[in-house]
Amino acid sequence: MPETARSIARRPENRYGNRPTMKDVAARAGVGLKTVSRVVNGEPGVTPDTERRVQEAIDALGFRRNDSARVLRKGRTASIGLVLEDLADPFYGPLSRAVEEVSRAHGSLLINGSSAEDPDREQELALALCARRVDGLVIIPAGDDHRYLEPEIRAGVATVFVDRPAGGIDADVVLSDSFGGARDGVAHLIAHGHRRIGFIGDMPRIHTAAERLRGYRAAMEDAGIPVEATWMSLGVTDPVRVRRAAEEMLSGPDPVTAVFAGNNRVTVTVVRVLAEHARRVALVGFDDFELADLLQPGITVISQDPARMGRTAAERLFQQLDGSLLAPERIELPTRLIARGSGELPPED
Amino acid sequence: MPETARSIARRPENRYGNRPTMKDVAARAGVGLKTVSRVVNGEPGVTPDTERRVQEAIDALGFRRNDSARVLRKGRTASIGLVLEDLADPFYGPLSRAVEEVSRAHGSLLINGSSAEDPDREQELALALCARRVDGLVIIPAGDDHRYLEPEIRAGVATVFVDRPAGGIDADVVLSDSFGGARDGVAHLIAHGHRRIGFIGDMPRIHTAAERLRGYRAAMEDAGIPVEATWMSLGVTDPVRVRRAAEEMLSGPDPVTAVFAGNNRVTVTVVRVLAEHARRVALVGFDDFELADLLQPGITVISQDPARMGRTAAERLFQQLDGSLLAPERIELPTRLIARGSGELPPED
DNA sequence: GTGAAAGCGCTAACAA
DNA sequence: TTGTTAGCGCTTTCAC
Repeated sequence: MPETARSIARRPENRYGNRPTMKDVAARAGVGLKTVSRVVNGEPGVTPDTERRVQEAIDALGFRRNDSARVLRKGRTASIGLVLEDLADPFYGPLSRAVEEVSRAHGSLLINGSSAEDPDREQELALALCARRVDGLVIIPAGDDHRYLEPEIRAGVATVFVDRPAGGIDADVVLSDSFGGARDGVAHLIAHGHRRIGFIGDMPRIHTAAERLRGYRAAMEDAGIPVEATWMSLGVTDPVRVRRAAEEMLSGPDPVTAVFAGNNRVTVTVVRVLAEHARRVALVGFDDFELADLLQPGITVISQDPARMGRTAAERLFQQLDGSLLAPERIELPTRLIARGSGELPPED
Repeated sequence: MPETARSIARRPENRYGNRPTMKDVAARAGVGLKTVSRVVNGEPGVTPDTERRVQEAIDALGFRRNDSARVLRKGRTASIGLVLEDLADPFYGPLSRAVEEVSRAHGSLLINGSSAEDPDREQELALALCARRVDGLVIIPAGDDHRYLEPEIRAGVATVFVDRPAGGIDADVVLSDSFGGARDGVAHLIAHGHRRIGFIGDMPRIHTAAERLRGYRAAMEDAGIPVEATWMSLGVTDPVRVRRAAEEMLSGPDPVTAVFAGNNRVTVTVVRVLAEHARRVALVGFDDFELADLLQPGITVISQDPARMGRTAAERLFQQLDGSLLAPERIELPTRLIARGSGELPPED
């Protein structure tokens, strides 16, 4: 079919910027299309002289291979997706960075997005990434039903969950020992003489929140301490909500003498509330955070290793892509109690 | 062995992602290819009955549109790239998140990567994103020569720089008033009686570091204070280097009585050093950080607004893509001094 | 060593 | 309302 001015003008690339293609390079270098492809991809079977001519044409035209087209042909996109809760949360910075480093080491790009703790948005994002044909997906789940991913996994999308397990499907998951960590933290408070201990955590539908609450209950039960309903508060980690929860526990007829904070967002807000408070209240927080050691007192935490979680998950993902993995596995990373002062304060009534 | 989505994916015929296409859906539904396309894209001109049949075939086959192919045809990828220094740095969390939100509002996905402050890696990453045909690029530059982007920009890739200007090309840039902020911060220390003031900053080739140093010098000059060479230390923000720099300034025959820290990485390390130090030393840091108000004393900072920077840059990017922008512009956002105690300490010899 | 032709999965243009 | 055809820019195959 003859090229008309109209057909040329209608071409999409002429609306958004006209880039040279291999065909253009080939025409300019006076060689065939495939020869250009060989040069661009460093394939053998091109004489140095031809190669030089092609390279000159590439430079002159400012050609850059269109990886979208390449992907379409090759099947693999050399990119993976990361769905997390909030890029701005300091917990996810090191985690993303670790995923990125592993991805880079495998020649992949990382596409990522935040679910904002909204299950619908998580699904929308994950499926958009699948439509882009990412090779794999690392997901920090917001929702608890991931059956929507079943066709994708069946179609070959490698998938690893981090921090919280998948719901409704059998998939790899890398998580911290939330139950054990919380139990240890609360036991630590009990060992320092506390009996009236509060727990402030994230929404109960979030796995880590539920597990940490379970750890709290277990520690209390182990010590034979009956738990009052008013000592537990689960909900969004929004400062306003957490502040109110903390203030309620600290006031009233039978106030708590210690608080266990379910994650770093909660801890930070509780630290603020306690700073305004006359009575000294002990505090242990799940997850470490910068400067925790420099506060007065230093904040005792159950530390987890987000970078290691990210690295482990990403490595597992690429193992899946290598085809070297069989059954989905649950990998639980240990936590560590770091005593800094706030968790060792005695009860004060 | 039970059949799981994973085991199905591992079957030879599925190894390379054997996914159903529109053609498969069309065959199953007994309609033409274009009709499937219409249904998938919600285009009009399909009877409810046909639509239902197509939808059934889609669900039965687990079809998901291949956006790579779509992109190839349409020209726009509906994705933008973000090249930053380190995803794990708390300064970039809110910035990335803001870029992501704007991107999402425009129906785009965000692909991002860290340059690790390495100019070669920045270039490699930016060009890889161009090869993926991202529609636009938000770059926090590590290098100071961006002429490598010239062919890309000419080819229509929208580009906005953040935090530091581009080198060698004329491009939009969104930055904080580093010079003015640093000058204000140092003037604040001078106003509180300090004369021997140290400056610890990032590598001098980084624009913000150079500007902040310039602000420091300007404030000192305005006050008629000659600056000693030993009061200034520029280099990597690695804690070891910063710690040594701080310790040197604080010891010696003529130690500084105040320190201006060039960014949040530096500030945090200086806070640690000062905490171990007997003598009270005043401190002002560029860039705010979480819990700065809860330290003893609270840390006085020059605060900038990373989320606003990200938002501004991303909005500008999409304006470029709308074709509604003319000349590249330099947008400088104001900084704000937040006094919290550390910057108001009097000199102590 | 080199290149022509087919086709990856989709959308645009046009025909029926 | 629906279907057919021709590409998007690249890689694969196979012939020269």
